[in-house]
This record gives sequence, structure tokens and C-alpha cells, in this order.
Amino acid sequence: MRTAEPAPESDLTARARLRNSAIEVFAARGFGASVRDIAAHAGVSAGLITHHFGSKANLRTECDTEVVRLYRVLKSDGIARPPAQSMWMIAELDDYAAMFVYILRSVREGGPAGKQILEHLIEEAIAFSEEGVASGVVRSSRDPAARARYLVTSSLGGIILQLSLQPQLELAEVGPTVRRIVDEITLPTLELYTEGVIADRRFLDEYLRYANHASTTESETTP
Amino acid sequence: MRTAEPAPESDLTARARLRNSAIEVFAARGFGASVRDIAAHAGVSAGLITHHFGSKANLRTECDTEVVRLYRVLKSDGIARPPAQSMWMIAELDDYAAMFVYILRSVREGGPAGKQILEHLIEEAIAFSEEGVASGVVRSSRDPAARARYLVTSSLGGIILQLSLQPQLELAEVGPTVRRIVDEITLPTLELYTEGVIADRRFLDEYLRYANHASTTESETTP
DNA sequence: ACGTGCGTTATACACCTGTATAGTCTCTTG
DNA sequence: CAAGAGACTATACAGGTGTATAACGCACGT
Repeated sequence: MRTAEPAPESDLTARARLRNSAIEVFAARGFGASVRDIAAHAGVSAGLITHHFGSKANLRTECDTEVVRLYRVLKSDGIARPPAQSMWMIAELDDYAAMFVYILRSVREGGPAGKQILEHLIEEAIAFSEEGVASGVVRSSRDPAARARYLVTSSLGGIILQLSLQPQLELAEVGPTVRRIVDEITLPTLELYTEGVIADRRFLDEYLRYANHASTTESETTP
Repeated sequence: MRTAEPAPESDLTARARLRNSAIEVFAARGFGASVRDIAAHAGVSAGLITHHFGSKANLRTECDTEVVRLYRVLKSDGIARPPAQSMWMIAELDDYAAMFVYILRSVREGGPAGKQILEHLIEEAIAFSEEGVASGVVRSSRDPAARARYLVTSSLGGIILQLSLQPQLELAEVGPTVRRIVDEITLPTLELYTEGVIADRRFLDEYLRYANHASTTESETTP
């Protein structure tokens, strides 16, 4: 449950302990958690938090930046992997469960930390896709950026949605739960990604013909 | 903005007007909206709401059942279409924007209405997929139920995620916004569904060999 | 005509929220 | 030793929350 892994020495202060505790509470109980909840979980009084951080909003943004920093560290440590896969690996590291859930929560409600990490994942996916196309394992797309954004938002959104179905997940259960969900979607994902679902090419072809026609006549219809 | 479409005559009471107003406020401001907010939007006092519904939780569940009922009516009216597509069509009907956003919000936070509708979408997807396989437009899956669940949660979760990125969307803008998102994902979706993304079959084949092996030795490893 | 019921409001209560204030303890440093 | 700084607490305040209570007005049926 401790999250005191790779932090600058100067950050091991009581302030930092409070921040980490807040991250755990935000992850476990959501961002609506009260200052007093956070204080109680850290074993301190409520006033101490406002004394250190000024306001709850300020504490929240400090948690955001810390979580993003942790995420970056974890990513740069890991080997280059498919963007999504490395996310799910993080969920299995018990020490980072709080960070993981915090990020998911932030993504789900469009928070700044979530937005930032999502965009990062998308850029990663674009780069990964380009490498894949070059080496021949990934098919090329007519709009690689749109495809990357679509793939990332779909898989991440899908996992978040399935996690939301679990009423309230204990911080200790998040690892096994994510593992279970990933197991369940692996087969459909691989099927879809290598074979598709639609057997008839005409749907795509007709759309392409329509889209081409629309884009060439666009300048005329909307002057 | 009115939502007084197909309702039993006995339901046109003041009580129902309050409920519909509550649905709009919940959709616009989230489920954290206060009773006084709802009352103000309906042009009545706060006490009237608790007088009619007893408690806020009770009001919420009545909104849930009404929204699910509306959804069912809308679905049975519509022609048989791909499950997802009919959802996005609903978003374009201005009169149902509140219902639509309410459902999305409920799905996003794992609420009962959202859960119910999600499961309904999945069952629809299974049936639709079976028809598609029979007529030859849809490829068969090694686990049709898992694929249906995966496809529904991914596409719905993806849309919800992209909608969450919009800071706070006015109820009047939800139609155009959903339209824009759907436009952006149409090409990647069609590409993925008809051509896939992975050019190399080995990933799928290796997984299948691994999965088969695991399932046949399962009874021995876990006695 | 009258009271009975229903829609409706106003007011109050208890609780929880974030935050400001003042004070206490402890430890370091001159 | 004195002093001061920083960690920490206790208490209080103002505002918002859900909800209970009492009262008001109006229509309607007998």
C-alpha cells in the first residue's frame, strides 16, 4: 500500500506523506472525498491539510502532477511495449494500484491528469503504429491519427466502463479485477484486430466513396 | 426541451412534471445536483420534491425507471438496426437529449439505469451478431457472447470517454457533439471492423494455442 | 356551504462541507 | 538556555445539503 518508491529526497517530507495519502483516498473513495476523510486516513487533523496545501483544489492539483510524474517514471523504466498493454501491467503492481485507479478516475471525469495521460497514450499509439506499419505487423490506415485516437479511447473507455460496473472496488482487488477483465477481452480483441468482424467489404468501400465525394464537393456546398 | 412524449395518461400529473424536470437537471448538472437546483429548474419550492418523492434517492430511482421506460419505447418504435447505431441516432433527437445524457451519465458511474441498458445493448448485440453470421455479413467468433460484450463496452465506453473530454456540454449541444465524435470514429471503426489492424496472424494463433493448452490442463493444475 | 384532500410554500433543523484563526507542542539553532 | 520556526491540533464560522414540520390556498364533491 506504500507509494514511497522513486521520489526525490527533498520530497519525503510530511507534506509528501500527506499528498500520497490523499492520492490513496481519492483513488478509493473518489474525488468527492472530504478533507476530513483524507486527514483521518493519514492519521492527522483536518486543519493540517489546508495548512500545508492552502486549499483542497490545490491539494488535488498537486496529487495530479505527482501521479503524472509517477506514471512517466514507470513508463520510462519499462521496455517499449504496446501502449495499452503497459497500462494493464501497471495495474498488477500492488504498490501502484492507487496511482492506477486515480488515473482511471481522472480520465473518467475528464480531469486534467486524465486528459494529459490520455493524450500521451494516443501519441504513443501513433508512434507504435508507425513502427508496426514499417515492420509489417500492423496494417496501414487511411487516417493513422484518427485510428490511434479511436483505438486508445475505445480500449481505455471499455476497461473503465467494465470497472465501473464493479460497485466499489477495494484498492487491493483492483489488480485481480483488471487482470480478469483483460483476460475476458483478450480473445475478442485479437479476433477483431486480426480478422475483423465484418465479412463484407462493401460497407467500408461505400463509405469511402461517399466520404471522398463529400470532401471533394465540400468547398462548393459550404462557401 | 419537453419530454412529454409517449406517457400513460395517469402519469401527466404534477408529480410526473417534476420527475421529468429532475431528469433534465440530472443530465445537465450530474447526479450531484441538489434538490434545490431541481426545484428551481421546475419553478417550485424544494419542499415539494420531498413531499412527492419522500427522498432524493427515491426521486433518483423513479427517474431511472422512467428513463429506462423511455429508452425501451424508443427502441421498440425504431427499425431493427445495429445496436450501437440506434443509440447515436437517439442523441440527435433534441427531445431526447436529456434522456440520452442521463443514460450516459448513469453508465459512466455504474448506476442501475446504466447497468440495465448496457446489458440490454449487449444482448441485442448478440442477437444482431447471430443474424449477421447467418446471413454472411458478420464473421463468426470463437466466443460470440464475449465478443458482443467487448464490442459494446468498447464503443460505448469510447464515446463516453470522448464526451467526458468536453468540459461541460450544454444540453442543446449534445446532439452536434455526438454527431462530430461519431463522424470522427466512423472511418477507423469501418477499417478495423473489415480489415483489422494486425497483419500477422501469429499473435492470434499463438494465443489460441496457449488458451487451448491452458483450458485442457486446467483440471489438473487446480484440483 | 363546508370540509376534505392535494398541491404548494416557508421555515427550521441537523449534518457535512471547506476554510480561517489561534494556539500548542517539539525540535533545531544561535 | 533562549528563541524561533515548523508540524500539528482544536475550535469556530459560513455556506450548502437533505429532510421534517406546519401552515396556506384552492378546487371539488356531497
